[in-house]
Amino acid sequence: MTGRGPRGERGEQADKILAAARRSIATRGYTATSLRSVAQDAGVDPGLVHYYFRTKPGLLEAVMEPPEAFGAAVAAAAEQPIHQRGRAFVQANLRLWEDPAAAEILRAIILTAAQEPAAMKRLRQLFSQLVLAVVSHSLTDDERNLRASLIATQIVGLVMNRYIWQVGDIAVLPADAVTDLLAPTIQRYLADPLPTTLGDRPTPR
Amino acid sequence: MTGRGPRGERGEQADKILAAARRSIATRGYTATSLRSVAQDAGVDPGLVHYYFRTKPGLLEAVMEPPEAFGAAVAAAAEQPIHQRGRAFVQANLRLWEDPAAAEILRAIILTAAQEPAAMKRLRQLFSQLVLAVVSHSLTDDERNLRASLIATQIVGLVMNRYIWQVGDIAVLPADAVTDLLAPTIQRYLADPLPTTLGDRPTPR
DNA sequence: CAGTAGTTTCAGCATACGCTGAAATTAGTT
DNA sequence: AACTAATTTCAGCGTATGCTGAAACTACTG
Repeated sequence: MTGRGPRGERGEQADKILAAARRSIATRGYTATSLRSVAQDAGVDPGLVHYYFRTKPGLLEAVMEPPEAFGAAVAAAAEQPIHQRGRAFVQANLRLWEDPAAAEILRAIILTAAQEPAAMKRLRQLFSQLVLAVVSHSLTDDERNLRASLIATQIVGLVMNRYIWQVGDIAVLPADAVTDLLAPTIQRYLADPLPTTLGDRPTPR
Repeated sequence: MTGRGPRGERGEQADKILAAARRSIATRGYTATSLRSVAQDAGVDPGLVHYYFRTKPGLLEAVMEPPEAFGAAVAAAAEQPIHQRGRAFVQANLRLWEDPAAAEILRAIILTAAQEPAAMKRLRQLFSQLVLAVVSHSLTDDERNLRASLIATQIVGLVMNRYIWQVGDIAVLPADAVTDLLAPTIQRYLADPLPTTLGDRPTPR
């Protein structure tokens, strides 16, 4: 139809490519996503993908780039007074995942993490940014990492079952019910005394 | 070196292929695993892969096939009296994942679940077999699925962080410490009263 | 020892992949 | 209107993929 040369405003094609790539990686996975299919989904010439993102890992990097102030609401939960912080944290995470755009990025990262070091790096970074924050205020230093890890454990399990695999009752319950069910656990991991069975300090790496 | 025709005892080559495929899928992932590379790792002609497993999905199916009495220890935990069943369940799951052979199969399934329906099916089946069992004894019917889902949530989170991603303190703590930390949560999900905030019955699908 | 079923090897087809280089086209500047 | 920089298209390279068909070989049966 139209010939060569630029069209639309600057970065418009790049955005279409990025959106198509995110959708594909978040559903089919990174290795199963071909640049040709991405270009086709975006309605764009395959060469453009290389023009804007150089290589396939370059595309992945862009796909995983969180938008500005990503998860600010989750970080805000960390400011709550400690006795209601657990519940606030669960709520914030649910809201984050209920947003399709954010969920797509997170899904892409999670699906790719086990196979691509770059994705694993992003995942670790998000953990530090989101989970460690909730625990960093008003907690002693030696327990901080352990409590963060415990919280991550419960949140990740929720995410996998509800949003990634969509398995079990937890996947179909309304968000409020999920909050009521999981908030107590998070709160315990956050502030309740930990078992002292195996050495008082949690043997960090 | 050697010519064509059979060698070794029957099924020996098939086993080598299966082992190589399992290792590759459990680390690189299903789509990133090529039949040629599997054959090379197994020290075998690529054609043999098709001879024994027909297609690539066929190979995957075989890779995900759990050995006989897989997770029998986990199912046995379901027989424990209810007040110590939560702890027994955590212990059994840790032991299962501490076994390299079992862990490889489970890892292959988990890494593939989000992308291949066949893997998702296996995952659901393992859930029914392992998680639902622990909850099926001495519990009323309407709470059963919800409690199973909650337990799965916590166990999956543990598995992802400790065995798949190896992230956080939970990944480096000795198994006994992990048991002490998570058993109370599982026990609560198993037998403690659930919050009644949003309708008494958990709105099944 | 002939015959047969099962196993292994090999050559190759059709397709897809990531990526490159250069030409064609556009929009904006002077 | 000439020039320039950025964008889009196109043709194609080298390689890899899943899979097929048939030949070569082994071990066993009669």
